[in-house]
Amino acid sequence: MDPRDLMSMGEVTSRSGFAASAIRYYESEGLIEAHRSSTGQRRFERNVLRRLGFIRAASNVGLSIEEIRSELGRLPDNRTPNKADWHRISKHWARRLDEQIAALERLKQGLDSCIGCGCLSLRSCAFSNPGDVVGARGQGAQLLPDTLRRPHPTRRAAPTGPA
Amino acid sequence: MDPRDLMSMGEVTSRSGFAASAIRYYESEGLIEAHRSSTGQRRFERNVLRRLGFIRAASNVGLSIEEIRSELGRLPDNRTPNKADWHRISKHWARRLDEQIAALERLKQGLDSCIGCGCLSLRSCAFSNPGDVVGARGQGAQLLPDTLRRPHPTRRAAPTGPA
DNA sequence: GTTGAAGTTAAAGTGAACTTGAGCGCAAGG
DNA sequence: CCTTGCGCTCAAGTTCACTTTAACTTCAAC
Repeated sequence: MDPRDLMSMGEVTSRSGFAASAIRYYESEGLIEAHRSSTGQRRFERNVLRRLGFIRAASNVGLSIEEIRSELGRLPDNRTPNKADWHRISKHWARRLDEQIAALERLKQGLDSCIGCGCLSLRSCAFSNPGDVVGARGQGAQLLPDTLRRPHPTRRAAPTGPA
Repeated sequence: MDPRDLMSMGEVTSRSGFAASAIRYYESEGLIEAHRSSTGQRRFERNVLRRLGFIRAASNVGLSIEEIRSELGRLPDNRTPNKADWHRISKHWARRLDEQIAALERLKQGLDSCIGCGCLSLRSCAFSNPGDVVGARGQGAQLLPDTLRRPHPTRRAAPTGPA
C-alpha cells in the first residue's frame, strides 16, 4: 500500500462529512481502521469512505453502533469487499424498514379509532394503554417496536410500575 | 373539590402504569398538577389520568416533553377539557405519522435503487449522502425527518465538518 | 406501639453517540 | 524562524427522559 494512496484526517472529514471526533470514535469502536504516519497521525485507506457511507446509511435506518459493528464484521477481511458483499449485508434493511412502516400504520390506525373518538381512556384505549400494566402482558402486537420508540436509554423494558 | 375525589400517588401509578418517579418528573416539568395533603403528600385530581394517557400516546408518536408541554398548554384551563379539546390537540398526529411513514418509504426506495446497485458512493448516493456537505444544503426532500433520525442529543444540526 | 409499606426531597446516575476542552506536537508556507 | 492550523490524547461534558439512591417522614394495619 503506497503511502501516496492514504488519506489524511482532513481529507476524510471533508469527503465523508463526518467530524474528526466521530471518525476517531468509530475507529475506537472498531468500525474503521487507520494506519499511522511516522509521527503518529492517522492515515486512512480509501475504503474507509465506503465504510463511512455504510455507517451513515445504517445509522439512518436506525441501527446502533453495536449492530453496525456486527454487520461490518461480516465483510470479507482477506479481500476488498465488492458490490455483492455490500449488497448482502444491507439486504435485510428493507425488512426492518417494512416493520417500522407497519408499526407506524398500526399506530395511525389506533389514532384514528381511539383519539378520533376522543376517549384516550387508560382502561380501554390500546393507544395510550401501557400494555403491560392494564392489558395482558406481551399479548397482541406492540403498537411500536423498540426501534421506533423514542429510545429512552434507561427505560429498557416497559415500566413495571411500583413493585 | 372534595378531598375524597383526590387520588394518592399509589393509585395514580397503578392506574396509569407510570412509575412514581416519572409522575414526579412530569409534575416538575409542568405537564401535570398535584395538590398536597396537610402532611405534604401529593393528591391528584382524576383528570391527571387522562393527561397521562395523552402523554403516553404523544410520546409513542415521538413528541418530546417540550412538545407535549406546549400541546397540553393548548387545553382550556378554566374548564374541564372535553372530547373535542383532546381531539383538537391530537389531530395533527396523523399527519406526523404520515410524514414518518413517507420518510421510511423514501428510505426504502433509496435502499432498493442505491444499495441494490451496491454503490453506496458518498458522492452520488443520496442514501448515504450526508446531505449538507456534499449536496446543496437544504435542497430536496430529506430522506429522514429529524423525528425519525436516531436522535443523537449532541448532534443538533447536521455535522458541519471541519470549518 | 410497632412495623412495614408508601411517601417525601435533592442529588446523582444512566446510556448512546458522540463533542468539547485542555494541553500538547508537528507541518507547511511565507 | 515563526506563525497558523491540523492533528494527537485523554478526560470530561452533552442531551433526554427518566431512575436510583440516600436519608428521612407518614400512613395503615395489627
